[in-house]
Amino acid sequence: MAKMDGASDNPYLAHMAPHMRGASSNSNGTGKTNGGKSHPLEGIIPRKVRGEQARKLLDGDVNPFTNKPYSTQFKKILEARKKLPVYAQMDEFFQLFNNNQCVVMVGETGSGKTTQIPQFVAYSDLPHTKGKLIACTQPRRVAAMSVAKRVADEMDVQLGKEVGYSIRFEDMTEPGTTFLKYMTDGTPHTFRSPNLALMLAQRYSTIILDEAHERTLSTDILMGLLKEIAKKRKDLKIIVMSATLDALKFQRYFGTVLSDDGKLAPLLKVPGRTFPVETFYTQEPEPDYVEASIRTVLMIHQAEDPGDILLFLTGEEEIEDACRKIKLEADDLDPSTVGPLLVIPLYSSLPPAQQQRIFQPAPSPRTTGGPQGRKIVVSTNIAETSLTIDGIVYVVDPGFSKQKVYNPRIRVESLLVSPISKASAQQRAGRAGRTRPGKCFRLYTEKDFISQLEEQTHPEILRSNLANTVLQLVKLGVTDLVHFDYMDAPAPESIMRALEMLNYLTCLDDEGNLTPLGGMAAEFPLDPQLSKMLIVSPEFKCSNEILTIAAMLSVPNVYTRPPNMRKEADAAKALLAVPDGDHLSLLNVYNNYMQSMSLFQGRKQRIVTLAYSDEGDKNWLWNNFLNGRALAQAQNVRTQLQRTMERFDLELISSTDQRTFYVNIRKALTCGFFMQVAHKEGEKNNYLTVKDNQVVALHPSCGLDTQPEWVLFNEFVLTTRSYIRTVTEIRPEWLLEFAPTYYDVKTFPDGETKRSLLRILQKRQGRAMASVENGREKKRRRQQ
DNA sequence: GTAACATAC
Repeated sequence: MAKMDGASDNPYLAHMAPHMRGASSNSNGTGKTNGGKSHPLEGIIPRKVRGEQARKLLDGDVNPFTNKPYSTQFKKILEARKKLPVYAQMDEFFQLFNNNQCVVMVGETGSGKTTQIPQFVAYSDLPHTKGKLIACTQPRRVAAMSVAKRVADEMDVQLGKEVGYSIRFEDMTEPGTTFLKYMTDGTPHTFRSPNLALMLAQRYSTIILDEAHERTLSTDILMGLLKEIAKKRKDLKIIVMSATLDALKFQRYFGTVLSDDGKLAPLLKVPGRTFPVETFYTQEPEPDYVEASIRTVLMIHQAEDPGDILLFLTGEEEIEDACRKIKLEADDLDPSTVGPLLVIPLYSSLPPAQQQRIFQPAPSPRTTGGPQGRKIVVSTNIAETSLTIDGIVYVVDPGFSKQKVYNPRIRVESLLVSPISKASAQQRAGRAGRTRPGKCFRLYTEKDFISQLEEQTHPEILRSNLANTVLQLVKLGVTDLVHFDYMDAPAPESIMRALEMLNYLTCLDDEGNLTPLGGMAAEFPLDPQLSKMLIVSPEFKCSNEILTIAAMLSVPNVYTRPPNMRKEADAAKALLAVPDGDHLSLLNVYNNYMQSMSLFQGRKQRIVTLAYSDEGDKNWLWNNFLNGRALAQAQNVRTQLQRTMERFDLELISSTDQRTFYVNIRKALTCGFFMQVAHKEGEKNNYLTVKDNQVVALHPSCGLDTQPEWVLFNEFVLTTRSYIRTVTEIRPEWLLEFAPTYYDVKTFPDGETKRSLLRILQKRQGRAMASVENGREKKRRRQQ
């Protein structure tokens, strides 16, 4: 609190009228504090003139945040900022912001809302907040980081001081100094505490939710929580920012914060700054959208003016395949009339260096004065929101994307190629008009666009397994999950399934209350099954190993399988495999990776001239067909999980007994994954999942050398058929021992699974009888 | 006998 100790330390007060400084010293405990309700300055600078104050501060000569004169750079950037559409509406913004607790704001691409609105709030709040923060949430890490950097520059302060960001693994803020914080919308994890409402109101003056139209699971939950808190804490301001015209839904939702009479939250609408895009539709529906895409792209290349093309497809394989075909077809074109073509794939699993290729310029003409070259980017949805490619003039939109769907009946999440929404189609088209007027070719009919496409993509909360979300909410004290104020309520069955699972895992008791174990599980950034196995792992003397396995299951696939080297890759994988289970193989891979790292570190010190990456020994990784980025990530996640374990005093321990080493790990796995178990039925690769009775097969990537009768699995994948992936053999006795409620045989339908369980029970009883007999026998002998 | 749309803690 040193900052507040004297008027001269307060950067704002130093430039303020003397009577205001007087008020400040009052606030330091020497005088009255305005009835003890709000900050004393609240009464001195009324909300309604804070806009004027902000403008004065911006146009002044001294930076009120650092007390230093503004740099020339600041003035230069300020001139550019003043040209942003949002800047012209500053007064309107303050008008709404000062008079309302919640404001909805719609600003399309190029409006400047993400950088400017939080600054408007900062300049207006500065004298009032007394250590309180302004938070601005983003759905993506890169956005949180880059916007924070930009805003720090604009405000003439150092990133990580007055303006900072907070994302997983990286907190670039300075407590006590930072007052504007950009964060990922999963990071409000830091908001989460049993007395969330209190904490939020104490630490934050304003919360700004950006990109709310994307309706990510965490944005939706955060909106529900904020709404609840805002009803109780009138001093907390909320701004919801969206890029679509779907503002009415947000206005209605937040309108009820103030009253229940159907009032709408006020709306600030800021135009975007984009160029017009002309849209074309096909006359007839296209039977094969990939083929049609390729045809369209080549047509554009031959017939349209220079300008790069962006084609949206659904996944890695489809994209690589299309790229190959486009290149082949382009080779057949007449080089004297058609320019060279640069075809670049784009999807998230590409290494960053390869992703950077999208920024390469289009190729130059083959001969001076010859036909111009063109760049074409073939991308997943990643180019719809996350990555912006300048210079795109043509967009080809077949109208599909892969979307997550959740079936609560069989508790399975899967990816399905589905038609996109109108909003998504609009967003895609907009990508053609960022630098100049563009064209968008939709590979479906206008009639289908109007009548078949949904207005908005279904929010993620309706398409997800909610086990983790429900656990988080219960931890926050939300008791009635069905009637929680969701913007779109998930199916009651999804919530029931989540509650049921948490109860079986003993994260919740039979009344739905959080258990001590559940309280701990909620603190891990993991699904509850994984948290549970981590928490119980010390009992099986294998917490070090389970930590590794949990981390490995939380990162992308570490195995690589280049199309032309499949055999070699499979052989390499087999060398590091453990026959009892894929989970154990993952542990083995990680341990070998760590060993190679330490050898490598030693070597690196001697050979300093070679360029090495942080991911480790490129040679070792390549020879073993492993993904260094994924492994490095696993190491990072493992450290984070270990810290959480230590916070709860969960012992970090490994067994030294070779005979029970793997058995204990498998037992701990069973404690978390007993609901993801399959029983072999018949001779072939034919399994039936327990209770849900889904017919599945071991995935071909499975490293088991046999087909055991009982297995647990990490994932259910639905492709050409239903597979279970990442599989480990278990003993049915463990199921009966560690999950007796779930494996209550009475609840099982007749079938092989039940008969097998019954056999175990009989054997067990027999053994119990025998051991009783045995005990009596021993006793007799001792007595003799 | 085979796949990872994106994002996040």
